[in-house]
Amino acid sequence: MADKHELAQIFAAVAVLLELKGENHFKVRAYESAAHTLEQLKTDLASFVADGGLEETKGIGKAISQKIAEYLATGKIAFYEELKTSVPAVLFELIKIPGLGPKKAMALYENLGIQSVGELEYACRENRLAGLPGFGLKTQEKILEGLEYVKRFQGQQLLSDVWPLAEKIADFIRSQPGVSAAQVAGSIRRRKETVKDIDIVVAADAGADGAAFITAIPGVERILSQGTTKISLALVSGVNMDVRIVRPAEFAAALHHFTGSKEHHIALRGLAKEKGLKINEYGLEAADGRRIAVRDEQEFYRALGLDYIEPELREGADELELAASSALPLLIKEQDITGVFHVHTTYSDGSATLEEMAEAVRQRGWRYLGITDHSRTAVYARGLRVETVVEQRREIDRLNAQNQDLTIFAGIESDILPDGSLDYPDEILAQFDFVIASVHSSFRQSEADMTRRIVKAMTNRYVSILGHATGRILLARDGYELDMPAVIRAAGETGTAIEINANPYRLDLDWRWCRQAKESGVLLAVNPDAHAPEELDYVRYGVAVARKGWLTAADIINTRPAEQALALLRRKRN
DNA sequence: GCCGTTTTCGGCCCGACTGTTTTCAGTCG
Repeated sequence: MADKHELAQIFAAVAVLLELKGENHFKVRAYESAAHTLEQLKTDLASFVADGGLEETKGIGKAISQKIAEYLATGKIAFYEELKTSVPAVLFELIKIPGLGPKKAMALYENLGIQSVGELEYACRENRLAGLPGFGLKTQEKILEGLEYVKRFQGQQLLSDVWPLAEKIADFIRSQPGVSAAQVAGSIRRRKETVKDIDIVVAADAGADGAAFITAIPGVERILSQGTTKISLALVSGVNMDVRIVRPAEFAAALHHFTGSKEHHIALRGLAKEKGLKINEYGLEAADGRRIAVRDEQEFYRALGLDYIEPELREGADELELAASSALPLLIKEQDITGVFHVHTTYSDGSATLEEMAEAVRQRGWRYLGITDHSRTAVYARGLRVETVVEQRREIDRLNAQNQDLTIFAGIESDILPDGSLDYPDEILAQFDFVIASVHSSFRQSEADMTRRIVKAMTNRYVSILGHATGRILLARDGYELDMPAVIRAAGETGTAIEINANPYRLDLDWRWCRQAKESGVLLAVNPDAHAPEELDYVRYGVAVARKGWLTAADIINTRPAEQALALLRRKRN
């Protein structure tokens, strides 16, 4: 299937292969950048090419254009197929191990004949690496540690597992003598859904003893490396952390530098160079070497002729162009959320009663709550029979009569059955204030069937919101096969909202699709999918996804007053 | 491999740290 994501993966693989072969670094980068460009494409590959997109796109020249054409015509790229056979597959595995790059991986393969990750571990334990040219005992130990790390966590952590921890550590560092600022940077600050490690940037006076406060950080297992400005630590929780220490005057530039992304920096430094400036982690430099002081990131961007770019947007898409023309969106904030939909109770598989969940919502300052227990087909989750639906409705009415400051809406999370029909007949669905429709079974349908199934569900006039669109579980399970552009189009045409499921294991819709949804006229809802009171706080992660997806408060249904939000969820019924 | 209103050749973002070395390559972000 001619697909831009598959082609992007091929180009990314070509980049790795070329790197393994020791090719020119800039050639490697050309393929990396082509992969990145394709990944960000808003249209499908064929129409992009047909509309002359190749000629207009920076970074795609003659050679890569030809390979794209070849891929569209044949579904393959001969150059890649050939390259693959010339590089042993095991090298792909080896370079995923921290501390092992292409050069050392190749050396291990050539000198020790390592054929698998398991063999590498064995070779380390047999002490066979130390003694190879360029290798020593330390390197061997580091590789063993890297192997452990990959085995335990596949090198990735959920944002929700590290973000709160990172903030706590930053708070601790801020309380230390001589420290004037400390902030979480890196992919946590950019709110990537999974992250590899924790980055913290610290501003300390010249006299401050960095080593003292670093070793005092709670939860440090050991120090991995330590220089005067950069310290790498392993935490007891299993995640690694980099701490960078700079002088207060350098803090803003350093914070920017260590927030990334790599792609954003490459683009930004190219722009700086055009303006005769140089960027490094300590600040901005004019051509004559004069340092340009910046007090904060706002000033940093201003010095480059740009509006401030929020960390979530720094992924190397088109954020620089839009910042240059003051066309960046004003991103949604947590405080914009006025109420929540998609909440479970003890009526189905929740752990708290309807009343307890209502109280928890009120405590968070929200004004409305949409209850959506599971529908009857979801027997594993004690889905509601029709009689129970009526009973729950009575309790909701009673609570609403008692409370002035909170409105409860009676909804349902209805299963989308394999043929795309819903779990209750229309006359039952019509009795709910709103309906979330989700797939919970038959995940293995073909892409075409699954797409048809979901699109058909959205044509039902009672379906307000599509729940967790892809069904993925981060670090555990890929989503089902789905033609997401077709689903987004159908959502726009039918007036169905799409959920940003804020459960940190899901974060589904993925932020990468949010912009396209918005541009197709789709409204989104940040839904906690809470099964317990504390899970209402998942909203924080959902807002992070929305921000990362370039969304404003206006794009999100549950930033509105209760009546308006409900009206939007019921607009298909008119 | 890509790019260019100084360029069709010679650049391409930039620096810290480690380990194995006696001046630097490899890795990482």
